[in-house]
Amino acid sequence: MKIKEVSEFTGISAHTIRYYEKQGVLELPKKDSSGHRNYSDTDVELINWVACMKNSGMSLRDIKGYVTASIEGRNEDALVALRIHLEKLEEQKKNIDHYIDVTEEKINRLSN
Amino acid sequence: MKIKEVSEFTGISAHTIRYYEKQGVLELPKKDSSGHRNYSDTDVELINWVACMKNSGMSLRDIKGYVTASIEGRNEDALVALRIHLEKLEEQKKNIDHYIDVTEEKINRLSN
DNA sequence: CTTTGACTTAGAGTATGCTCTAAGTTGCTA
DNA sequence: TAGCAACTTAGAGCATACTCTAAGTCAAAG
Repeated sequence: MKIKEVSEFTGISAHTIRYYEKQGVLELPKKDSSGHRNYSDTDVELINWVACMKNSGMSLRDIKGYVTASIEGRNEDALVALRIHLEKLEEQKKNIDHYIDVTEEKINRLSN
Repeated sequence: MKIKEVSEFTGISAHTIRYYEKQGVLELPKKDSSGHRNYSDTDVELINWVACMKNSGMSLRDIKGYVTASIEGRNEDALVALRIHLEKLEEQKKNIDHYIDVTEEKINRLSN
């Protein structure tokens, strides 16, 4: 896949994919004969998962940690990164539930 | 209350409170004889609610919209801002639930 | 009366995460 | 083979939300 196709498939712009590669969040894929990026299915799968982590609020720093651990075969480290993120998500959920309550209360108070 | 007390009470730094005032998110409070900010109980209550909205992910732009409507007595507009925010919170909650599922799945797949 | 510390302002600097530009190369299509 | 779209790079610019600095004022404590 070329970068534009990956961009369409994953919802991350080509600019942003290159930016992630520059930041070390993603590895540079193989290049074709004319020097253009050529992404394998495995590459695309990883980028898709990166998109998911990004959308769920994981910082690029943490995503980079996860990706690097994955690539280097440090599965336990990759798992730890995911578990930490899961905890953060659950914390976020608790907070949001709280803020929903508080906001509803405020709305009710103002409605009367 | 002086700015430092407000800062301690609301958890927003004095720097940030001044920044909010500069940005028009908050109104400048009355100043005492030596030109120092002097916050009334009503001011502090509002700043506390701003802190709550900020922590729940509302943008400064939207908080400003809410605060301005409140101050100008446009109660219906203030309510609309809160209702929109509530919808966003509920959307966020849905997303987070989804990402919790996906992340748990990924963890389980990697654990085997 | 001087020192200490909190206050004031304008404005610069930082962190995160993009987003775009410029200048140039390459590859398909008519 | 000319033209156009997509690719390449380095690097600049932008949005959000702070966070800090410099230079100065002011008031209470020792």
